[in-house]
Amino acid sequence: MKIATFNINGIKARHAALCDWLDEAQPDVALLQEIKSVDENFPREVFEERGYNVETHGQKSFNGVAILSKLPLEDVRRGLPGDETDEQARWIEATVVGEHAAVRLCGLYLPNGNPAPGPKFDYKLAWMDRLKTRAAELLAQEEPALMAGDYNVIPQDADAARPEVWQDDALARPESRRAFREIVNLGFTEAFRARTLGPGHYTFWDYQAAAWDRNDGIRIDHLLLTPQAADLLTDCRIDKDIRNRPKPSDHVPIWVDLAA
DNA sequence: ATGTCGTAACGTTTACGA
Repeated sequence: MKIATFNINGIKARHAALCDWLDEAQPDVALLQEIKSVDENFPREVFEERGYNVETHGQKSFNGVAILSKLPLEDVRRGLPGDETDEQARWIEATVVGEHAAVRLCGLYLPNGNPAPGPKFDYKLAWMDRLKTRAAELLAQEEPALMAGDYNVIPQDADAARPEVWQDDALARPESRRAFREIVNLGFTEAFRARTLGPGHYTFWDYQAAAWDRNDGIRIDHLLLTPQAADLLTDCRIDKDIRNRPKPSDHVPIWVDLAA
């Protein structure tokens, strides 16, 4: 079961490029972030034509997450628990039943948090605290599950081409890295690092200052697996090449293959 | 040159978020 996560930076501007990638990568599941669309305006038909079931959790202009799945999506839940006043659309989960195992899928768009310090950084850390609570619940189920998406966290200096410029940024500050580590250390496997070590692997290149041409990237899109999901892991890769295409997102997809 | 995008709106340009 091939499960991808992809921050598409706006479905309205990206649906053609997204379809091209879906057609060739053929993921069974695609967890999307930054659809920047309300549910009613999401072009679900173009994905349904390709055999995908579609569940969205959108809002106007900003944020928004979605799940595309060739298998039926069961028990869909929208919104990260823990704060009834939070109106930002950043979390969606659902279950798919594979041939060998059922997998709980959680798609997330973690707050950017800049400028830091400040209220946006406080919101990021509070959101990560709620994420930790949900993460612990998932682990307690002792079943295959994953939390995947744009974490807006550079876990280590090796995950940035120029770590020194990110030192005081909300994506790399010690508080963000610590909160990320605390979640992983509850018992998750970070899928990419389970298979690939060393520097030079990125999922995001800023549109500005020719970052892509200079390979000035950062690794901020992650898939965290419960032990029962990690036992099924057979592959994890970054589809870097599509950043070269016309009208690319500033992120590229990263995916796992699970024997589920 | 605070360098690029995507989105929305009191829109042919500006503001915001990233």
